[in-house]
Amino acid sequence: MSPRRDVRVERTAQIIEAATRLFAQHGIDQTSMDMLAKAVGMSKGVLYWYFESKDAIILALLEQLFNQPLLEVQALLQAPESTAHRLSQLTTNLAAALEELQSLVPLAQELYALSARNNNVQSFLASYFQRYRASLAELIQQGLERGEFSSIDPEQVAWHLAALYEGSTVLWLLEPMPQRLTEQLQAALQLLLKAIVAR
Amino acid sequence: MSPRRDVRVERTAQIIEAATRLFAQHGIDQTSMDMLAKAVGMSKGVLYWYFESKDAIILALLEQLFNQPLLEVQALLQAPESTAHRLSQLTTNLAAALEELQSLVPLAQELYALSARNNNVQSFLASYFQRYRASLAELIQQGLERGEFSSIDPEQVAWHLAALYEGSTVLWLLEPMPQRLTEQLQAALQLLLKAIVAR
Amino acid sequence: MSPRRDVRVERTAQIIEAATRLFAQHGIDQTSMDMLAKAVGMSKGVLYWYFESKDAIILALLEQLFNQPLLEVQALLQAPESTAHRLSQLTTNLAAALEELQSLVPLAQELYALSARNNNVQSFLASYFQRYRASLAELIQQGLERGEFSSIDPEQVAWHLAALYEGSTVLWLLEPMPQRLTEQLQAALQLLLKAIVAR
Amino acid sequence: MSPRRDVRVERTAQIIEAATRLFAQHGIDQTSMDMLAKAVGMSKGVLYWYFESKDAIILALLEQLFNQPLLEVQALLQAPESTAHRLSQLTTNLAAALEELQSLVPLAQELYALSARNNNVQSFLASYFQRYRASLAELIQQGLERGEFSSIDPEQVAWHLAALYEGSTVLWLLEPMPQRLTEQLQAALQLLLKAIVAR
DNA sequence: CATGAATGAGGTTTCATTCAT
DNA sequence: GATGAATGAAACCTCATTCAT
Repeated sequence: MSPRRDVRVERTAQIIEAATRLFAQHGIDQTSMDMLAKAVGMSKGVLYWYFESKDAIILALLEQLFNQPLLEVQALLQAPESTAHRLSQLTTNLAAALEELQSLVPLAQELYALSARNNNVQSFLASYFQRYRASLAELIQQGLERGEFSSIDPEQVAWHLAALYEGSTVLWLLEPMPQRLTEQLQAALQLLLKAIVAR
Repeated sequence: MSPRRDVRVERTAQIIEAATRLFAQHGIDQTSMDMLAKAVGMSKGVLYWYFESKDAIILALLEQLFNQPLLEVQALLQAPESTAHRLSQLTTNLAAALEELQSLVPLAQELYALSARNNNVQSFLASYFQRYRASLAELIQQGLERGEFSSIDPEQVAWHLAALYEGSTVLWLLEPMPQRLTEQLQAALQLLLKAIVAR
Repeated sequence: MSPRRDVRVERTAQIIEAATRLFAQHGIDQTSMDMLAKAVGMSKGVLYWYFESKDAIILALLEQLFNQPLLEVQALLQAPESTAHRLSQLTTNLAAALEELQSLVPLAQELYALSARNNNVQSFLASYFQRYRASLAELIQQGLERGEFSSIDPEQVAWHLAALYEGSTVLWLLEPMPQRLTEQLQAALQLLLKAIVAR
Repeated sequence: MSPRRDVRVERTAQIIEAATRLFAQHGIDQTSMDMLAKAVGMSKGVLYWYFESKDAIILALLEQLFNQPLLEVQALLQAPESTAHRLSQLTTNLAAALEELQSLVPLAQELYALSARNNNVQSFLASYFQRYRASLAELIQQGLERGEFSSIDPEQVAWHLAALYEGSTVLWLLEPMPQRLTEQLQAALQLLLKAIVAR
């Protein structure tokens, strides 16, 4: 209601945005609050006005970072195209996102590693992956119901897809193959479809 | 027989072993050289007698850690069983290893993240994955030559498998599903085999 | 008037002052940042708030330390007395300064030694000595123009004087001769003057 | 008598030689016993077999380093040439030595600085300079007795010369003027001679 | 005589966080 | 609301010296 609230929202966003950039570039531990303050053009004290701690910033960033892919799958659930086509679209989108946001991949890996020691991170990510797989399963389920796919376990295939996507991110991080990612991922998807489409 | 046993090999192993344990438990950055020294039961200086820096320890650990899975695939190349069977065996072994060495998974993730900022780590891991995929491709190629598989690109399938394996460790790290990992992975493999076996 | 006095200038001065004292007493390398912090009565972190590194402190100290003698010669350039008299005054001042600031002599020597390995120190000192000799040369030149001195090369005599001054600090450091320094230096100057005054 | 003695002498010399080189290049404090051991191709323990401590090495080096110039002046005392000529020779030799042993200059400065905190170094250097000045004074005295110089205090002139020499070393360290040192020093000497030669 | 493994105090520097202004 | 000065623990690493072999 008060204009103050706008300032808060804006500032918070600025901080998260800068943190994402710096964490991705230098690593979380190697990014100091000083660096972050300088990057957002505010004083160090301000960071603590908007966030309780560095951990709180990490958590906020986490939520923002992992929101997008989830929304994307969920949007596809409403799309009219065939399931196979929608899965293909999802794959293309993933490849495009990886290529565009290359620098975020190590940040994601770091957050995965962090999850082993930080309960907040752990439960956020666990919940994220559950929802992601659930949405994928729903998509597969649609394919089953429409007769596109035959006798398979949607949850199992969803797990398979999710693993494939996560794994390809790792491979991509360690062996960036310019332009070949889409190709590779699409080939993988086709193989999977070949196994599940109703004959 | 020699009056002074070669203490070098022994100490190096002790240090790597302790480092692996501590890094996995607390994270690499959160494990100080002091902690490590205490864990090995020696003075801090000794770490620097055997390793040039913390980085050198990380690197040595890296090599040891990633040696095992590589050897395993390469061993399977010589095994007499059918290719499908050998792939299944590989999958079972992976699941078993993940369950046994749970605590090493976050360490691996952290190393992946580190690769973005540490050239030594990056090139080691890049080389590792290349060799791993190459061995997998060779295995698939054997399947093709023996007529077990039909018209597929071995390198592509190898990439698919590698991605699947990497992705499943991530999913496993974030959602440990007691006892269900083998099941899930085997199901995924069967799906893949269904798509590639010669009819 | 302003509610928060500019503490920056004050702190910087305190730190330099303490550093000068401790470096002179214990040597630069033997003075730890801990000792320095304790001497300034602040935490160690504060040193790094005001200076980037120990090197930066050394450099700031260097500038302050060598500023004084330079100003002194330059002031003499404006003085009305005869050149011989002004050189005598300079000599007396030098002797007095040496006796008063005895403890700074080893610090100066250490900085000279440091110049061989530290480019910042090297270029500062090189520039200092150039300016010092140039000012001395200007003074001699005045003597020439006023007919006090006869056919000599001002730059050469300036170099001679500078060497004499530097050398006498070394001799003084190693054989402190209470009260005899002024005498000795004046005698040396008179010898020099005897050689250059117009007959 | 025993051949062992030769080994000792040889080893000691090797160590001092390497220490001189390393101390000159990296500074005394920045040269570790490890570096020294590596440079002489011996184990670290050997250094402690031949020298009690790092300080003892510094002291032995000091004696060797400052022996040469002293011998040189003393040799000149016996030479048949005119005193003026012999002083000129001394000056030329100094310039040549400085140019040849450039790297030893910072080491000398560091030892001067060290003298303020190390009594052994202090008394060695004090004694050295006393003997050096005494020899110079004897040379001047010869000039007086032979009627070359007129009514001057030999000790005072010796101090003047010693200061000039030391000072020129400092100026040379900070502003290396290729090829011009001899010139500059000879000019300075001529000025001095002009003031003291009997007319 | 000689080695090289071991010690452990101490070096410089970083950094999340607090708080007076 | 906002600043930036201040803290102090802890990080990695070095090094003179000792001593069992």
